Amino acid sequence: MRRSSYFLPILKENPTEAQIVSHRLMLRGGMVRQSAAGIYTWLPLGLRVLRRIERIVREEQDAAGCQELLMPTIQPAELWRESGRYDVYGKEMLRITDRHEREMLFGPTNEELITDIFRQAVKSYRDLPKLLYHIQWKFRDEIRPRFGVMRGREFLMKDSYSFDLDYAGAKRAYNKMFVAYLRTFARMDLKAIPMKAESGPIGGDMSHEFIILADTGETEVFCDRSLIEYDVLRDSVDFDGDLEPYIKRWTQYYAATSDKHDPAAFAALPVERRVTARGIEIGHIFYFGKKYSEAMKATVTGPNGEAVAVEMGSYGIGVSRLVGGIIEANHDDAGIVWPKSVAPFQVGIINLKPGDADCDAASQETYRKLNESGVETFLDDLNESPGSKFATMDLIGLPWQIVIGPRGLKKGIVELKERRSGKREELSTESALSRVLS
RNA sequence: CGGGGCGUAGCUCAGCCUGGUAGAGCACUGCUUUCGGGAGGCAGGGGUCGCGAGUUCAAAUCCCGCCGCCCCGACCA
Repeated sequence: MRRSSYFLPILKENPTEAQIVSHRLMLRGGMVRQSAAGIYTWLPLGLRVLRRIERIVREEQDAAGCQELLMPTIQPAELWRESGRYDVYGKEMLRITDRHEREMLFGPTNEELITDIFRQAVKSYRDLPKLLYHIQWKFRDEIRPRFGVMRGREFLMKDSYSFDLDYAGAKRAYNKMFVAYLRTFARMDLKAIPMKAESGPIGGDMSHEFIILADTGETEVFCDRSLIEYDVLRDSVDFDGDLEPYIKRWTQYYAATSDKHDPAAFAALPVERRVTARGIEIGHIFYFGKKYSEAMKATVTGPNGEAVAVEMGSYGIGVSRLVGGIIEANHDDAGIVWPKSVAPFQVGIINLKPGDADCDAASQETYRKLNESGVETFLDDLNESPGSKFATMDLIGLPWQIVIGPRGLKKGIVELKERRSGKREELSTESALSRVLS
């Protein structure tokens, strides 16, 4: 992509409304624009990141045996009356009346809808288990949206729902999602720590929030340092095999958000292993048993011919929130530092002197070769001052920068800069390309 | 929803207290000199001062109402 034709409205100064770093950088870097409180337009650069995150989430859900479908954003109120949540949900739910005076709502979540789909179609225990997900926009009319896309009213979320005949089955589904989440976040270079979370009226230990540590996090968290020292889960996983070892490994140490914090248990840890920090919740997995299946009569015929309400769980990942969360965890004074797996482009080429025949030719050639090798490349071909172009490239945080200028070309070299380390090397174009491609 | 703050050019803000007919920097347009870490010169364009109603000869400025946005709290992926 050439910058001269790309819709990338960079802001040089910090908008006053943005208080936290990810929000500021997303506005300044031309990723999003606010439309109303907590509601954002995703501009081309931001959308690229959102899509890349979405793709990782999708691949890992698929790998865990979860099947994608797509439910609507607008739901009939009727279903929510069935589950009893229509009145319970309160003002956070955006209610809409259509032209026929039918009560509708913009979905804040999809348990009712998926349960309805499920009960219409699945009648026998032989058809279980089922694990379904979708990635869809949700709306929760938060009293006070803040932190940009991290706490918007409209947000993109992946939510999965499991249906099983019994608790053992539900536990297997829970474990699959637990491990899938470890892998998903690892691919984004995030150190996500599963922490005990509120499990509601069902009780038990089948609720975890996946938290990344960041000073700007909304919640106070407490955990054993061992969890931070762990490597993230990069192994390939057999989701049909025994997942308990993974669960044990990641739940053996103390980790809780302030809601579930047990000061006594925490105090029992050696002082040097106690970590108190701020965290951002990026995922939540939750077993809730028969809460919806009983209320909405989602039953299957069991082995003995009896009607059995199915065991359910739901599993969310805040996809749009992750964009902000990843920035919170990956930035410096100059701007964003994207992990390669979610970067909007892998390489940014800076043509320091557009109009100069040598610079143009070298930039074009490098750009062409990278694109032909399947590397998504951004070429800054604007006729701005060099300093401004360096600053912009640092701001948008592409993993690699290739700086092509007349001074270097005279010596047959370009400059390759790794955004994260800031390390700059002068290399031939060929070596720069092979470094980036390796 | 309680408490606090802000709304003046695309962005950051000054002007408001003490009313006199709108400014700066950056951005933008043209020309030009520059050209390796947010360049310089010259010349331009751009604002019913959030909206409405008042007071006044006169309102960005004072009064009242409304709307929007931000921050703290309670609530939340």
